[in-house]
Amino acid sequence: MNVEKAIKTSVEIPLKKRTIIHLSLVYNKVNEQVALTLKPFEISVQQFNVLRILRGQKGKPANLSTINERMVTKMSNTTRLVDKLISKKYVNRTICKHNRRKVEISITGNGLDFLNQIDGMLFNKEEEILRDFSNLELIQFNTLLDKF
Amino acid sequence: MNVEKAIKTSVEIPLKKRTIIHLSLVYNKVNEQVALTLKPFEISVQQFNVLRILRGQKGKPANLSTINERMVTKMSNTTRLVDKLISKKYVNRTICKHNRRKVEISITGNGLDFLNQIDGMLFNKEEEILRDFSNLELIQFNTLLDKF
DNA sequence: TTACAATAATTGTATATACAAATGTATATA
DNA sequence: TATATACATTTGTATATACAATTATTGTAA
Repeated sequence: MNVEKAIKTSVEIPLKKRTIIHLSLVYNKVNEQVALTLKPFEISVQQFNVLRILRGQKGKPANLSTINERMVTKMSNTTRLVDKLISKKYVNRTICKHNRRKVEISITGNGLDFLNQIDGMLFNKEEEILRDFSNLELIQFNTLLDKF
Repeated sequence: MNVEKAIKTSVEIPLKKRTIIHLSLVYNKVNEQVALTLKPFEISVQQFNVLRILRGQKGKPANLSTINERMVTKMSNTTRLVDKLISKKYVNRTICKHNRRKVEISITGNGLDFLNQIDGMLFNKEEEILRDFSNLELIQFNTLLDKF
């Protein structure tokens, strides 16, 4: 993913500006590939991430605010995201009986099966996206990302 | 930007999956900061990028398809993005007289002044975003991004 | 115990984006 | 010169997202 080629420019971009643009280009490319992998399953990356969070709860239901905290891309409207997942029968929503302001969201058996179906495809896609990285390079890359 | 802290998990994430998540987290953080910098100017990152592309044309107008090619985040609807910029008087749109299918979009003096106003603020923000990187690390990071 | 503030989620609304279909123009071919 | 095909952009429509306002509930201090 060469910056100058990607945005078709011949002018020299200052290193810091170039870095920000480079990051955006790479993210967009990766995100597009992930989204395309999920597309046949008719689910968005956001919805998929919520399902993964709920699976991580190991049966324990999660509040909306908990989901929000754990989301990779924070969204301003998790309610409607959960609505979508409910209509697909992947999650349940009930009112928390200890604090009726809260809701408890949990993944259904249906939702778990669905995730299991996707796991393999996504694993392969992630391997493909990162095929040119050695293990050491991945560690280096993560170390540099920590600096943000 | 620590992954586990950011998504509040204690479970170990496989390195490749962690890398993809890490990239997304960092991009979202950077994008949010850039968007916040542009917000007082009432312009989106996308609109700003189109203006920058047009400035790069050095007076020569650009077609819609040229803009699309050079955009960092490809959009499915550049027409409406340009509509916004026209209504703000930052760009002009005329029909290309050699090929009437094409349109020619150019930045106005108004648009150039506006960009100049933003440049400094954005420069400072980019410096801030990357303050923990040495020059060598920036080069390393860009080299790793090239592997995607 | 009442009044007020804080919390958790939902709803309304405006805007943004994705995707497909449509429009208008130019080019190629029979 | 008709007709088909390709090209460049625009429009329609459904969905997604951002942000503010609202609703409902709980905690707390007077």
